[in-house]
Amino acid sequence: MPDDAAGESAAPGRTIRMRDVARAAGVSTMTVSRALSSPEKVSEEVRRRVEAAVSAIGYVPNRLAGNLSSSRSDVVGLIVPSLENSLFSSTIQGIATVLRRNGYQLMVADCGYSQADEEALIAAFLEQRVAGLVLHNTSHSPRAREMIRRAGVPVVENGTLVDDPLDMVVSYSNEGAARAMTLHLARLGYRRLGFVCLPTATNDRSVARQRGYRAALREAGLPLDPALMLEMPPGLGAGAEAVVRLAEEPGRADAIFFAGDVMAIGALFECQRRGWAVPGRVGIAAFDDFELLGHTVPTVTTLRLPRLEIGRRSAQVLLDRIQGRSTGKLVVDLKFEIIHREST
Amino acid sequence: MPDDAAGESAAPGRTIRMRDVARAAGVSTMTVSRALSSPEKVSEEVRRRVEAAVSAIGYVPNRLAGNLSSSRSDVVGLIVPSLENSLFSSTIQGIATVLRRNGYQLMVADCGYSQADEEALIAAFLEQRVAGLVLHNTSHSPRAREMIRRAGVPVVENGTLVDDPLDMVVSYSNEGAARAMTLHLARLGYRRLGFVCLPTATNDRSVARQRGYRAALREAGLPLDPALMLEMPPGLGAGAEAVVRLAEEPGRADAIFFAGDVMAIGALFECQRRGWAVPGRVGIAAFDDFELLGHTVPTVTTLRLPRLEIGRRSAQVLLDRIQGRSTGKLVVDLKFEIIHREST
DNA sequence: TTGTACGCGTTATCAG
DNA sequence: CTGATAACGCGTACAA
Repeated sequence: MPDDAAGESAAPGRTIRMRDVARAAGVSTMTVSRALSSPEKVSEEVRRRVEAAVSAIGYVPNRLAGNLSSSRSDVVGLIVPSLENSLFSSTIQGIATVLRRNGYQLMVADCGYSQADEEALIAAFLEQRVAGLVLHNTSHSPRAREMIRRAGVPVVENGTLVDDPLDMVVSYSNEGAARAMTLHLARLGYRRLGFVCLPTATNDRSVARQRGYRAALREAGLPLDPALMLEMPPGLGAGAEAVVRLAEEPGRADAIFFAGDVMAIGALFECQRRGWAVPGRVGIAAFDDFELLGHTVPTVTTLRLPRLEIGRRSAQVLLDRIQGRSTGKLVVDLKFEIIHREST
Repeated sequence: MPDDAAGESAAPGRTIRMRDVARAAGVSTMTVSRALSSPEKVSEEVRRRVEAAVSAIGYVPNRLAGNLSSSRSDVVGLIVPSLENSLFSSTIQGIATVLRRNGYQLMVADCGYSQADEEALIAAFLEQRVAGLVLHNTSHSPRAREMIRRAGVPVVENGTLVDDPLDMVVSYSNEGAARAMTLHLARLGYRRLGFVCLPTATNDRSVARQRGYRAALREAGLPLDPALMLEMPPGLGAGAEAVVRLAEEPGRADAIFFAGDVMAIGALFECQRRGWAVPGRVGIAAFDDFELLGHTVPTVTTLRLPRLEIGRRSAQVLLDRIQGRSTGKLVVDLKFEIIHREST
């Protein structure tokens, strides 16, 4: 077969189908299909002819057709509250990497902390016939739960460990982490522990963290002072405002645990600006393992959370189910770790 | 038609097809199809019957089948160098939002700054028959270019303004931005301007920024001192190292322009650690508009880049092409802006 | 090892 | 406005 097609310049006009490859290789489409998806079931000779034909005519398989025909799917859907929040980035990265290594693709969307939007997105993904779903949120509208149940798709939730998971869960304990950090601060001798978190109304994680803080105070025998607790919107500015509100008057908080987003960083900068010694005047602890927190002056005590690993494991357990290597509900509790640094 | 199906709890067993809806509504599948995708072409009466049937039996359309049948696609593919880098997050957000508002879904992948990986991902996306592609990188393997050309899919590149775009470009001028900032520093009276960027070998943007720096020095009549130029890997640590190498001995750089990633922040923290006054001992300028840079002490001079807008516009021009509202190559040059702050 | 017949679930086309 | 019929491009199931 003369093959000057290497650098060929066919017009983007007509779609090339499997039958074109079949014709060029002198076999049936079925043989082409096999040569491409299970080369071992085809003779050496034929395999080479098919490969040659494929690259000669520049054939690109149509997975839509393949998936429709086999009633399978090689796409997984992911819904996070926000694509802009860098905290979710490592999880996304972990998921994408593991999926791709296994020949799956990832579809992403953000639901902006809204259950209604999440429901719409779940519907959209089910219409795409995703093989599985990863949801960051752990509370869902009844209709969403119902759609998922009826579709029978495997689901992984990974925002926090939940009591009644839809299906599988891969996460860490937000409550446990908040409790551990609070106890850590108490053990360091702080007595008036401020606590700042994101709005609990729309955020399961915040609720759990607040619960952990409260539990730790009880265990440590410290009083719960509502004046020391704040809910703030995300952002650096909120952190700055919070530290002022909680630590301006002498005799208020002697340390503040910022249980969300980048608030601790905003607070630290505000202290620098005002010349407040950290931890001299007020100790600061954060919740997330931004690389940044290890470089600031002073470096900031925080929790190391398994964000990347959550992504990887989520993808893995999902694939295990999709490919039939596992069944039934599953809860994977990944570890967190306290990183003690200069700010406390 | 008796309809007690509202809260029904069918087993996730059998797939519900359009014909099931058709039967329940007493019409043909074609009418169901029309009632769902162009309701105006169907009688009021029939439309309601179909809608009722759909929600009664819990029908979820199969887009794979629809796309296959109509030879269309409602999925767009996006390839970024890294999903973990928060700089890309706003762009992703912008793309996703505009796409979703128009009924399209987004598939994402990261190619880790490798052309070979990008090529593989492009192939994978073409197999999924994406309706369009958004690529952050602007240099591609010959095979990648060829595949794209033959597939005839619309493509938007958005890493930097390119000379010979594959198709459409939505970006800002990395060269122009670097030039503008360098001139800005010269105008402020700095004379020994250090320049730090990411490795130029694998990064188009870095090359362009370096070009801008050089051009600005010429224009300002300042000598180009190779000892003041550094290429560093991404990260806070690299910034810290760079500032020490360029500004430790008195008489070296009097200001440093960090043209990439978070290096400027790492440098600033290192200065704090060493007690170096910024800008007293050394001025610092950054390239990206991390919110953080407006909150540090001192706040950091930087460029405001239209990351979110790049995402939105990329999606828009792509949709315009996909839906036939435009043809031909297109270059959209979005503006950047210098934010002068305390660090210079 | 290879091929044939049929179906995957939808939409385009054209007739009524 | 509605319906019958034929694709869309491929994989499953079986037969050769």
